[in-house]
Amino acid sequence: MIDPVLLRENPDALKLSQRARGDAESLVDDALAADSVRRAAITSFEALRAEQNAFGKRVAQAAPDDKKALVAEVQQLAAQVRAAGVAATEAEQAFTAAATRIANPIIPGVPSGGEENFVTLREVGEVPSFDFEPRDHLEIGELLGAIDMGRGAKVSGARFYFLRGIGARLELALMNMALDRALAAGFIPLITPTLVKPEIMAGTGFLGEHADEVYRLAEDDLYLTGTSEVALAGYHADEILDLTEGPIRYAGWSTCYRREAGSHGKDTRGILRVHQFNKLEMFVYTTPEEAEAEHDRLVAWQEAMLRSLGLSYRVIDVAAGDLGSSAARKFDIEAWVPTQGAFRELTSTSNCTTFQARRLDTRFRTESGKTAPVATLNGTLATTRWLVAILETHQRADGSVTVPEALRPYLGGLELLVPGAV
RNA sequence: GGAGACGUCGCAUAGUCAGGCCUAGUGCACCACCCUGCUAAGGUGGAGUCCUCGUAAGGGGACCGAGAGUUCAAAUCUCUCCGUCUCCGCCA
Repeated sequence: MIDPVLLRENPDALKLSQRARGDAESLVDDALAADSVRRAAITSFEALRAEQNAFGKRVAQAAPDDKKALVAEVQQLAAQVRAAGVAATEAEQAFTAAATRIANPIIPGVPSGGEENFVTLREVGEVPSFDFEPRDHLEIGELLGAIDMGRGAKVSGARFYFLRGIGARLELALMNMALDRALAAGFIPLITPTLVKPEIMAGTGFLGEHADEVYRLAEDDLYLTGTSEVALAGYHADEILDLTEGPIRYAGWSTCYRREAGSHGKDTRGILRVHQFNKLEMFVYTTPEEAEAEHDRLVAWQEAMLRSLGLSYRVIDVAAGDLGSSAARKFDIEAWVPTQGAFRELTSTSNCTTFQARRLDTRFRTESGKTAPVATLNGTLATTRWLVAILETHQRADGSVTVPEALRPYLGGLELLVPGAV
């Protein structure tokens, strides 16, 4: 939800953002109109209600003989109050509907345009080269007995898989390494529910343009989350947080579920694009003033992970049109996948400023003692998908894979993954 | 799954049976000031959230788990839902 004060006082700023995103500027004018209708409706309801309240006191104090006449007199007023109340509620809903259609205003500097208009901020690490024909992650995974797509399909269908043996261990090692780093940085670990209520799903913005990406359990009116961000954002819904000690940082560990509707035929091989995976997600509640600096910190933690794993990557500033409605800025880190000859997204970190918090009603107390919406940020610290880049980058001619040093402590010191081993 | 009890301003509670004197009382905690040289001291006052009118001072409205209803009037009556607790049943 956008800031209604910003809407009223600086609608042009919102229009500028809408243009950069490729969204309709007219939505801003619609919301402005709905806002003035809403406020007029509230004012007239309140005036009538005040009148009725005053009358009610007279009725209460009146002599029994006079009550009948007085009650008869207010009946018409009561009907007016009722009608005005309905009108106010409707105007309120109309405004919310109009305001909800406007996306979070982008942060100045975010590139305009669509998906292809991203800006590369930096490329880090040397793109790996091989003196043999590199195998793709699935081929390696099968040689190692680590990834089993066939049985995944047998049990659950396309885009499902088993991680077996060293594959299962590798994922746990990666998650634990990420968790240790998060702990060192002061994050509170949180294992989150993966089924959430509709209002939480809606509050985090995933029922908007991504609605068809989400699994829904109609029988129970619950949604399977595609990221623990949903539960982490909902965690402090309707609360007033104490941010005087600094940002509140959570590391959420959960399985993630995605329908991948509309991506048929895309990335069908291996575990690059799957219906279910695990993820360690960073989620931060902080003040609006601190949000941009925190965003940079989240990227720094992500980059440190990727560097430790010996991956080659680039950091991109995602273009406005590709942001999603809640994010005011998003940095993606894409790792080099040798057999694709391309950078593929491994992490994503969004600064949602106060947009998400306003919908979920999460606030903090400012120095003046007033309450104000917090800023929320989120970013990936590790996911199953990273195995793709790790396996491919560190493979050797014989099909074995060198374990990055930083990961070895989490695999009992194992240095090399060898085909045929269990 | 069945039966019952409960959900009140940060915490703890009163108020609900008999709707209007509840702009929700009290205790603790909190903030300011006063008093007092000390370890659960006393006094006075203040204090919630959201919306709205107003340049401001200052008004008005809403909120007693959520929603709907009855009524001139709902914390209080009715219904639905959610949550918590107790007992029974079932259970990987």
